[in-house]
Amino acid sequence: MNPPKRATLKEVARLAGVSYQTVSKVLNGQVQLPAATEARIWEAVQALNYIPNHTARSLRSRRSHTIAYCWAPTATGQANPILDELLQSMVQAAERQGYYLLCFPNQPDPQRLREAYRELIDSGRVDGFILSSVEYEDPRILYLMERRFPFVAFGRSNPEYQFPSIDIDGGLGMLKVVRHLVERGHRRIAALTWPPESRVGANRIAGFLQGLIEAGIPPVPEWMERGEGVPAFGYQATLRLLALPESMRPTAIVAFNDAMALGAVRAAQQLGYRVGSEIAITGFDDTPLARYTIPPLTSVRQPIWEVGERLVNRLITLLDHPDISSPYCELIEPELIIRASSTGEEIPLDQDHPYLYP
Amino acid sequence: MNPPKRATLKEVARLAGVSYQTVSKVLNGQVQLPAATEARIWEAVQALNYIPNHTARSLRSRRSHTIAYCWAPTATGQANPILDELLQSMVQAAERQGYYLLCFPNQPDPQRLREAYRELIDSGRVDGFILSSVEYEDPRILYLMERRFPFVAFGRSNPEYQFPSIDIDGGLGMLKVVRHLVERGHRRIAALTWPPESRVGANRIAGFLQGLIEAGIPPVPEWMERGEGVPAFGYQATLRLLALPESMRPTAIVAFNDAMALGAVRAAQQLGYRVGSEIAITGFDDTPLARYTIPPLTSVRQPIWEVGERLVNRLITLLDHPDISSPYCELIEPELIIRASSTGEEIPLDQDHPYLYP
DNA sequence: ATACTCAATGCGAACGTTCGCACGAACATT
DNA sequence: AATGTTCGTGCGAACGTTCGCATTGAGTAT
Repeated sequence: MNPPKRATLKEVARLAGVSYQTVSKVLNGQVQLPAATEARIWEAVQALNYIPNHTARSLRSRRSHTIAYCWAPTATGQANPILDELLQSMVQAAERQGYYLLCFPNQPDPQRLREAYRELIDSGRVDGFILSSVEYEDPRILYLMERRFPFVAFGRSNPEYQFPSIDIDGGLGMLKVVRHLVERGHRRIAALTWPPESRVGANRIAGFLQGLIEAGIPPVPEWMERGEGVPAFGYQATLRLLALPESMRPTAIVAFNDAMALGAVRAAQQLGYRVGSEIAITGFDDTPLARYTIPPLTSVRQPIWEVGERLVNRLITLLDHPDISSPYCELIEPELIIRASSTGEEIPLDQDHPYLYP
Repeated sequence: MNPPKRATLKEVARLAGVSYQTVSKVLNGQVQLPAATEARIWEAVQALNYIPNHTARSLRSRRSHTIAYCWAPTATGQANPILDELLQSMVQAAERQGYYLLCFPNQPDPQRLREAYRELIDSGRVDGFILSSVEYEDPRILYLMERRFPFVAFGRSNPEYQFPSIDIDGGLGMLKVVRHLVERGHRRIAALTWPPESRVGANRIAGFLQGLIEAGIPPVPEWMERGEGVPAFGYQATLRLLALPESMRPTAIVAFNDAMALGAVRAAQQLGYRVGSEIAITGFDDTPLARYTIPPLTSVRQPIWEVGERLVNRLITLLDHPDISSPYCELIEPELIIRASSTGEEIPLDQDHPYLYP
């Protein structure tokens, strides 16, 4: 159709010989009409190629069918391995229910951040929010709770805050890693982790310690290296760990993400270790590249696709039933992907753990 | 404010003692009022914390101030190094001009794809589109041109299509790579590239060949390996290349992305080559991890941040001036990042090429 | 027959803006 | 003094829906 004129309800109604309000009701399934009438209406809709005007619809119904999402940008020079998958799964899940995702920019300044959220809410542009990279004392959570505006978070925050969230059980992931290493005979296990402010880090550390305790291994403070989650830190920390006197030297290094693990691998190799057999190194995230590194990296895969779907579905449920409150955290179990960096046993590339999601 | 009641134009107007239409005009800068009146209006706006209702605004003005964007999902198991940066830069650039980005799901089926675009357009939800991963005969381009609906593409398509686009000059990137290798004395240069259908591949191949011609090196068909852009292909192809008889064996391998380059590095190392000194291997994309691989990878960095900003700004210009047609392709020059994989000369990590963008 | 329900449709009024024009007053121009 | 011109403001209408009730006519129980 070249003419930019779009059909409206009224034109459909005229063609079908009913009032336009009736057409509206039929399209929204709010009324049951005799088959003949309804058929006429649908024919008219087809004939005119009618598509409801979304703006008018949301003006009147006060529902924008739009979900706001914003994520912290990855520090330059770092890859965000889960962003694409999370975004795709959310966008798809949303579309299946007639929603779209609206992206807005991250705002480091707390003052402006509030303003950004306020504007999005009060302009009526969105029905709810999805938050990611949630931390302690998260101002976004406080603001949305104060405004009683619907949202679902990816990640937990302070335990005393009550809000709907989905999270990956990072502690369980670490526990699986430690169990795996213990099973292979390791007793001196070091960790490359984040500073204690990090909420994600705290959960993972808890799981890590639980794993040690299960195995009756007392934690050693010298074996907890804390820093930024980049290869350079993993590299430096590993040089330090492997410079300890022989009796105090760890035989396994558990990195809290793949980037640190890669740095650790580099350091160990540089010092002449055969990674996998002489020292075990593990990561976390199962970055797509993890299977291709040398040696391939044992890591923990997060079911991101599922997280995205659940976030969206939970939010939409919340929007449809504002009365039902469900301020609990759904935990999802991650998967341990064992490769040569912790075992020394190489698996052929084409037999590496396949990805299950589309 | 606990009561979900938001202030409207009328309430602001009552407080300021003018008609609500006047307030509207002031807010939109469509009229110049005496300072006193205008001040009263702004005070009222402040006092009531007024934020215009976006839906009502776009219903009347027929402008949604929303840009639709959709991207091809990364094949599972592959990282999309540029997604985060592109998205962030577009979202930020859009917000600066009062626009937001609406994400919608990729649709492989061409029938449904048309339908998805049609619905987005005819429901009045968006003002324009940004396309990425553009290919030859791209159905999205054809449809949007047919509908005369505003869009800007990241990437070129058939030369006979006339539409506004931004692209990175991949050919120039390859040319820089080849010049660099030739300068270092290489004459036998192989390429790991995509199948000929790939539009991006074609541009890069052109640059690659131009580089050879410049140096007076005749292209050798056996040195062009075509396959999927994953490490596994780079690995296999490199095994083949290095199994050629000595006189026919390349001394440099130019991979058309970093993933293939990593596979190539692995293969070469496995065959006992010292990558960098005995064989040069280069990538393309400058994946964040490229500086951390062993050896660090020479690659071509794409100015993605700039691309995102230009895409958005160009589209908004188009929306504001529908009369001015500008169906040309803006080319942006990529940057060659030289590291040890092509020179054998390691640079310290902290002196590696910094990222310039926020 | 009368009142009573129910299904099928219609109608007027919002929703909160922007648009286009009109109006009155002040001021400059003939 | 009559006539334009500009400025500041107001007014009614429209944008395309959904909402809530009102209305009609047919069927059913009293």
